[in-house]
Amino acid sequence: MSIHTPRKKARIRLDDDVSSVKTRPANTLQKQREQLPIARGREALIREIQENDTTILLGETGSGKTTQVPQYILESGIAGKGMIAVTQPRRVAATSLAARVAEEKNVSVGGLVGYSVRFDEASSSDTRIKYVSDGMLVRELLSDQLLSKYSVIVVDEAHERTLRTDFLIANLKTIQAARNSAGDVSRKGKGPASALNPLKLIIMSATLDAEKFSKFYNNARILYVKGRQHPVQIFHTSVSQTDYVDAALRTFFQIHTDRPPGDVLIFLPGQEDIESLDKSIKMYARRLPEERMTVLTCPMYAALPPAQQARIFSSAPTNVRKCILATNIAETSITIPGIKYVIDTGKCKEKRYLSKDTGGGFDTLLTRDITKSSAMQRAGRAGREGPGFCFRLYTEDAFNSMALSAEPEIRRCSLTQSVLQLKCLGQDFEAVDFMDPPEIGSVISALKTLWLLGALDNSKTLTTLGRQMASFPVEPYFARIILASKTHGCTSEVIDIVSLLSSSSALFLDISDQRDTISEVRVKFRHASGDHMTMLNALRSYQEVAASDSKGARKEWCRQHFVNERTFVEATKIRDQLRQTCQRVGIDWHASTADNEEPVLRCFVTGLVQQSAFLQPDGTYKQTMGHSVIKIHPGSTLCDKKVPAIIYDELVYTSQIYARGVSSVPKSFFSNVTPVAREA
DNA sequence: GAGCACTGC
Repeated sequence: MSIHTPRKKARIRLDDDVSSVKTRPANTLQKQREQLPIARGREALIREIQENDTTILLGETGSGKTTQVPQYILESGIAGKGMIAVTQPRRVAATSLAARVAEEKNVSVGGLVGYSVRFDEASSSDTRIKYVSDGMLVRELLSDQLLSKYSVIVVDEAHERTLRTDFLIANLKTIQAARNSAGDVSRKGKGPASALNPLKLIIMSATLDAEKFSKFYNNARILYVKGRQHPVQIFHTSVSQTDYVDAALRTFFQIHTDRPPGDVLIFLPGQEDIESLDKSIKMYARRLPEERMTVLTCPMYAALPPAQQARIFSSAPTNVRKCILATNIAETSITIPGIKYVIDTGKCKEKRYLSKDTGGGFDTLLTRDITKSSAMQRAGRAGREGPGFCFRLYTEDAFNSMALSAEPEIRRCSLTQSVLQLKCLGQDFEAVDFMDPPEIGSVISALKTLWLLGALDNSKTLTTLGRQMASFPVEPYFARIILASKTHGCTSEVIDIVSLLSSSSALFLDISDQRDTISEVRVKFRHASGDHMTMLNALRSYQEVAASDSKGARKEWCRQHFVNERTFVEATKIRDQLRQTCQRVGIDWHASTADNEEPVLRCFVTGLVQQSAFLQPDGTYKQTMGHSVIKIHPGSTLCDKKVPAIIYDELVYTSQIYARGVSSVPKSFFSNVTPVAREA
């Protein structure tokens, strides 16, 4: 069985079968461009885009759609004098695509071809093609409601259905209607209607769900372009497996003993399974006969320190078979070269907000079955460089009963920030025409949070505070904490902590077999009040080292203290951004209360008023707003401590409901925060 | 007694 693609849904095919494309060593970039599957459909594609406002383009991996379509649009003059934006869900994709296309055009990045992502931008007045992260385009939308400098917007990877992509897809439909009907109706308050330039949209997606995008955009045309992918032979198990880690172990050694050389990629749901399988493989590999190929295992997940992540890219010596144990990170975010065999457990972890009316009020992070599109994507990872094999640890029936694709984020994430952003655009979330509407309970809970934070008044109208909150590139509750620091005179400390908390990776590394050493060395940062001030202490120590020592010494200090330097680096960039935003909204970010934690914690209570719990007589903690009994996460400095009241950064249900990022605060801090908090 | 993956002027 080979990977199948739902070809029948496509109305127009843009190329011939990939097998007729000869792969020969290309001596120029132009040759390579011409050999891409999409190149054969260039003229048809240009014609379709010219004739239609919106085009849906289905392109498989390797079709070249993301690099070529923007160039075709530019070369054919479709964009007129305007710019072409291409959105990406990931920052690295945006920057590396811009580099690739600039190279093809023989220009330097930031000229004709540029990019714009958070912390990093390369564009100029010459820029015509701009690769942007989807979050960045959402930010641009907040300051230019018609996105008028773009005449073509390409939404790439639309099938991933990130919250920001869905947000854009909904808004772009309205923007397009407004701009493209400009000749007929004059729009109030926006100047002469004829001044609006029309907007063309291209929605690009992998091969599933195209019909849905088409329906949303008034039955827009669907074009299809085949990918360039080597065949992957897929095997299913004959019976379902109860222990997928054990099944993966046995499958790996079957491959290792029976099949020719080639690296193996195993998809597992999380760090815990990866560590356990890593141990087992190493143990059994030692028992192999001497003359066999040896095994090199490489764990791969986002929380792994960068140095260990880098190991997956170095090629193994001959007679060594590399085995990569990865989470979903290897499904979309990184491409690992040299993979010939994929073992797919069929499992992943998914974060999902469990609303109050279903007994929740917190996030869950649980292992679940993957979707069909995920399974196909995983299998495809074996066919990047040559024919490959995919061993699915589930039956064909199980595959057939999988959901087609993941539920969009809008249906399972907190909507607080998006609701606030839409309020800033003068729109109500419940009134927006989304491709998949959110659950009403989720919208109500976001509105309630915004009201508690003071961003909305009793009539759900945006307040001045709310508008200020939206200007900070952090979660609304963090923004509220920063704004509270103006009153308490500790903006400097608060911004430092919030920067660390909003970094993408955790500051304190957790290496399970070194936990004793780690807690010993970490004692020196420990602050009695809990995790927030402890992080600040660690930051202060790092800053001392960074100020006086070399880069090497800094790295060594981080290694010795088991802290993630990448987090400090990212936090510093976020801090600078937050300082700039403070300046704009009239807050002096220099304000400091030195070592006094009381004002700092008061600010945190203001923003984390919903994220608090009181100690019960039986020694457990119970939410102040909500009815769940929660536990302090074992990684917290306050674990096993009994204090009257705590605030926490997040609540996640895994094996239990754990509060992470916890500080102890006096109960008295909760009075005067909000009317609701007083009741609690 | 222990965290899937992303993003933000």
